[in-house]
Amino acid sequence: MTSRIADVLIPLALDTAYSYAVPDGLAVEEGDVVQVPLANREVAGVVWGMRDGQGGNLKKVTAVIEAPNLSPKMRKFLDWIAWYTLAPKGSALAMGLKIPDPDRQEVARVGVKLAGPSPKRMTPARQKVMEVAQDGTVRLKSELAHAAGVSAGVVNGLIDEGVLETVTLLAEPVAEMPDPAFGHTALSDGQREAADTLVAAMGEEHAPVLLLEGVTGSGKTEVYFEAVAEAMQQGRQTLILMPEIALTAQFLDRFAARFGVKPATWHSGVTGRKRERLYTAIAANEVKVVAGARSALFLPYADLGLIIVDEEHETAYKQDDGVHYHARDMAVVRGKIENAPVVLASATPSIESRVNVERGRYRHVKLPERFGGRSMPQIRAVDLRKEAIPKGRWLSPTLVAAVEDTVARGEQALLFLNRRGYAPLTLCRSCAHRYECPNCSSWLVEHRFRRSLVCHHCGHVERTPHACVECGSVDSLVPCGPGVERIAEEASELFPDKRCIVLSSDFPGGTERLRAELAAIAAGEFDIVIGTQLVAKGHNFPLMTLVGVLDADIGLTSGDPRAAERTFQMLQQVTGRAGRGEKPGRALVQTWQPDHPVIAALISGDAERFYEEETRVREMAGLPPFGRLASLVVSAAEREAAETHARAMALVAEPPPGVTVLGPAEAPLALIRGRYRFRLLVKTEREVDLQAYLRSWMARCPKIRGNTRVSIDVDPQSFL
DNA sequence: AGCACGCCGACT
DNA sequence: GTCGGCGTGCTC
Repeated sequence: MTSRIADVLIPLALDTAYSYAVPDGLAVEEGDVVQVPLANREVAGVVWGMRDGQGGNLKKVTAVIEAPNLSPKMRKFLDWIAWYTLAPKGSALAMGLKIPDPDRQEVARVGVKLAGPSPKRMTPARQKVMEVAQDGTVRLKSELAHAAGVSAGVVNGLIDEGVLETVTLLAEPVAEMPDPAFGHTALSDGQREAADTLVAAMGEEHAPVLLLEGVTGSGKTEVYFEAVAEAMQQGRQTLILMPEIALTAQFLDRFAARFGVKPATWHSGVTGRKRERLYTAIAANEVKVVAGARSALFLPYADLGLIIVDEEHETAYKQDDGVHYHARDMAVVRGKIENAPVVLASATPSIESRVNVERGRYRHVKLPERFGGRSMPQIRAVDLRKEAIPKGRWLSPTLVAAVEDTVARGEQALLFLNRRGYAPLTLCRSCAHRYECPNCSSWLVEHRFRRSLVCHHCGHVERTPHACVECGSVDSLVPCGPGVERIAEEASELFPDKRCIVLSSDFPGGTERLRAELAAIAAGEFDIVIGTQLVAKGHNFPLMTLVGVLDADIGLTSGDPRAAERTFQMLQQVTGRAGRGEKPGRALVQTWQPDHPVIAALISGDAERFYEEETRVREMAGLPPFGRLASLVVSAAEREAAETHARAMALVAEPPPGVTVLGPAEAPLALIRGRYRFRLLVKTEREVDLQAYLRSWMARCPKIRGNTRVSIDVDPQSFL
């Protein structure tokens, strides 16, 4: 006897869907979320396929869960991701499936309003509440208490006495409907033309990918907002992807200025009931625009009509644990599957996107100038071979004079050094002991504010010792080299009456305080900002007219094949912070190698030439974009680290046909969250077969298979 | 992700 | 002896 069988994919690290018999009378369709027995428990999964067959010895589907059905397009997308990243299908599903928690209580929103009678006993606190409530409108309990400046207890007391009455409120809408016609911003001719190109792309039969390139301050956001408006007019949904850090109040305000309301936002901080409601509302096409971090790519959009990837070159789009993926590239794939145009926006596009433009896969839309006639900052090198800096100082006389000048005019200066902490290396003066990380043999960085030594590689932290741990000498530790904290010390010595602030990712007080301080900087409450990468992105400081780069050469000598590109992008972004307000900006770049291609391109502003040359250099080195590159990340428990490492190295020595291992020959081990990791770079000749090659390769070494994770690092070729 | 199973060292 | 630590493997 045949029966209906459902192949159910369970959101665990399982690569195949499991088969369950469908009981008579239970309506089950492909894409449905169902509850099934697994081992000795019940789990949720998604019906990946339906078929007829002998289901007698199979376990049965328990129930259909009330959750949005996963569309065929969504399932195809998740299948593709699993194949492409070599991750188990179930792991891919886990990224795109949110099961409503049946235990979660709907939090009733209780409103209160004035009922009539005056309180029997009047107190000052009650008086304040009465004054606020006088207008008779309904307010949330907490809002009323807050507006009156009293605690909730006072309001509760008045409710008990019958002075205030409670009203049950409808749930707050998850997101408000943006209005495409709300506020038209005046666009420049260049912006208008670019916006028209994007809008025209929305009507094409085969949705294209467009690279929107425009210097910092050229108004890219306003340009792609026009495409967002078009999608809304067509009744379709838009996803705006951004690096987590860029989901700022500033961006949301700009969106609100154009569309009347803020967009729905999705990131790791959106949790609980809010997350569930947003998820279902997106699946029901009730939310038209989502601005989100990379995880927003896996939401079940009912009718996705446009994807924007803001700051497409950002490395934050790479997910480096679990399923390894690059959200920008996956966005291109999702756009292809949904037939939605994808706009990649950046002031400094990645090499792979440039190559895709060159090869005709992506279209190039360029915004040549800054908006409102503002000019790009003037950039000058300070040649450290010619200009002496006093011992123990890091700011050159030229830069010091420029800062002095700038702050004297009431403008702001940014001192950029991409190195957290006080000093990158600590030595003992007596015995020359170097403080190294016990786990991964990198130097421990002194953090003076926190009074500790920190490993920036694995996160190991120890108290800064008073006496040398090696020879016992007291007060013998010498900090070597500068970090931002040390620069802050120097700045406050040089400019004692100026207000300085240090910004780095280990900013005390977390994101909340960081946001507040960024706003304070924009409002002019500081004169000198000392910061790492963090300040290079996303924030607009209208009063900032000088950017000093303290050591432009950091990163240029590392072994990373993308070091030059990354450094160039970072320096271009950070120098672009200058002169975004009324007054023109300038940048001074301290360097030991003013003739290095990265520095020369930065000074001359000739990005095109730099990228051409960089592409050629890579081609000669056999690196992408002209091959397919994968980065094998292998992780193992401590006990097996040595053996796993040895086996992986044996694989490296004997790659299958078509695969080239670029190295390193001896991959260094790093301890991250209790597991040893190392990375290998692998390239294949052919365009499509990388996954097949790697799977067969790993299969030859079963011992490390379970511990091996493979991420595809760069791939400019295979999507279209 | 859970959970069982099996292998090792330290105890009521 | 056996309790419990973790590392490994399985779940239709």
